[in-house]
Amino acid sequence: MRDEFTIGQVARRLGIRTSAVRFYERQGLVASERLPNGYRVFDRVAVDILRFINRAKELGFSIGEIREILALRRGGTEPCGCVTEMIERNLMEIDRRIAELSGLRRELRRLSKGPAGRERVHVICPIIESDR
Amino acid sequence: MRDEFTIGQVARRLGIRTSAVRFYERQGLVASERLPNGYRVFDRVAVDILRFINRAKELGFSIGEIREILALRRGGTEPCGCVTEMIERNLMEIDRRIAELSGLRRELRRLSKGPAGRERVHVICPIIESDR
DNA sequence: TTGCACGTTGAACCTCGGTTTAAGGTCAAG
DNA sequence: CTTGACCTTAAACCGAGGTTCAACGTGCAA
Repeated sequence: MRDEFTIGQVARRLGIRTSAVRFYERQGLVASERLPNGYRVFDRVAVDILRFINRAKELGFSIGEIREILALRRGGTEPCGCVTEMIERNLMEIDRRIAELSGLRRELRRLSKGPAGRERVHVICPIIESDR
Repeated sequence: MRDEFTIGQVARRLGIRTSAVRFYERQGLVASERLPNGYRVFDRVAVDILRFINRAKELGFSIGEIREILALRRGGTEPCGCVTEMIERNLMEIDRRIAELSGLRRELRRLSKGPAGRERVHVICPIIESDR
């Protein structure tokens, strides 16, 4: 197992596009060396970082948050404190969105059961304009 | 109560921006007449349609869906059949998103309780890379 | 040598639902 | 006559996370 990879090898390995890898590099999340011909070379650390980026994205972290975490790590700090804070923030946001969607869901469910009220003054569509 | 309104009057009345009203017009959702000086005039029907757009947006309908509903109505069809179908589609989508968010929530909650597994081989951050 | 897969770049494009900006025309009041 | 509130338009912009494109260089095999 070598520890130098081209961008295509890295991308295939991690199941992402080369364009995404270049994008993460432009965003300052990951770095690469260059071969004499200009091609990027990624070492094991870079591959680990890319894997980490993937996992963090799955968990709903934004590019900005990931950058923060990686910056801490580069500074030698274990990023855990910052990460638990981010997780709490993200959890609150998720709860807010779930609540919003649930409200919407209730409302749509009620509407799809058919117009129940009388005296509706619908102009366009009796379902959507049925009484709140 | 007159039944001719300028764009500013309509917007104030409905609590939206004039730019939104122009946007809906460009999108073919609502129509207006013009005064000799080029100003738009909206009648009661137009105001009803704009009110309808607002309500449908609250319910999560997209511009495209709203356009479809309004097109049916212009064709003389009561849009209810189409609308209940859209509602069912939207409900399924909402359920999918709620499920997704709930999974994420569970995962984040577990992570924020602190790393529980032993033998973790974290490289970047022990929390995010803790065992799935 | 020609073909093919791979690599490079900057810049433009995508979604979505509007908002903002620039550069102007209209109209009543003071 | 000027001020201010209102109206018009086309076109650019927003955020997020990339993707796509055009035009080009590289490296290996038949």
